[in-house]
Amino acid sequence: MADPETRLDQMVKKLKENECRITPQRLAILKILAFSEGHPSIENIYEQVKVDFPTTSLATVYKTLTLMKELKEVLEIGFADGSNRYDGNKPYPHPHLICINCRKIVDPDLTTLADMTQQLAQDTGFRILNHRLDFFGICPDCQNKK
Amino acid sequence: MADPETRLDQMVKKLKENECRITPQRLAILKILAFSEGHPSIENIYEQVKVDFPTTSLATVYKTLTLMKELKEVLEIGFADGSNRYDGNKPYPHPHLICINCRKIVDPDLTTLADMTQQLAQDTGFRILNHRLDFFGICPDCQNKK
DNA sequence: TTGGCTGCAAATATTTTGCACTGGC
DNA sequence: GCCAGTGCAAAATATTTGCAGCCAA
Repeated sequence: MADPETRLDQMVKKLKENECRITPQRLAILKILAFSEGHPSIENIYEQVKVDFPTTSLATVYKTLTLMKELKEVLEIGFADGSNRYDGNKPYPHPHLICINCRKIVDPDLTTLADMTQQLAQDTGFRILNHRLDFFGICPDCQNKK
Repeated sequence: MADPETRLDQMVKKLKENECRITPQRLAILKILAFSEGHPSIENIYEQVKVDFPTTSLATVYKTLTLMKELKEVLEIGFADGSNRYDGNKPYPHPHLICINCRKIVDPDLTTLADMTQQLAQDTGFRILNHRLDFFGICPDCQNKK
């Protein structure tokens, strides 16, 4: 993973390039995204922003994430049950390993995925633009806690 | 894919085994699931059921799908935007190839995925129980229609 | 200065639930 | 005949939107 400060600068730069304003709320949200190790939820981000800016509304968090998503600086890991998570560190498609017990999300290395994608495109004639790969299971920590 | 009639029998049998009633509405929904080539949406199923049973409510469709999901006879392909799809033919995790233009969903063969999963479990210590793999792109038909 | 951004509230969309009635077994 | 299942409507949930006021550029 890149240095969080560097990552933050990248995101701010992207905003400026697109003539978007750097408001205190936005900066706070970007900081949370850049510095968070895990993959925070909307509520999670909302709670964190309110520490520094107590009047911040949930709508602003939604709007900012939608914006960063459009600028391809945040990856949305959407779940049908509404428990979406956000990744500001690696804003491009990559596999996730998700613990169904503690909800931790890890980014594993899977070098064979690129080959698999190319092979699939060749076999089916699809032009593949994006993908989503999630593995669900129990992490080592939760296995031991039994 | 198995014969639709056989698949329907399997699903009915599973209901009986679990002491669930075979109502006309349920049977109609199961038929749609067993015979549909694609991966129908809730609304799609709802519209189809109403042809034979016009008074059927959307809630019943939801309840039936939830039940079949619990009995592991239907796979729910959940999307965060609420456009869920259902697969009654292959009710176990498998990759999907999704056209973002016409929303068609195809089931490709990816034999290497099983190896990948096992390798991942070995590398990370996770006990992997489930997975979800979607590729998004443009299908050959939609590429030609331009 | 000014128009994009915020924050509140209301609107929207989707799925779930309560409950009286119905009908499969 | 019993009680799971149905259908309606209301509730619960999650996200989006309208708009008046504010502030970053």
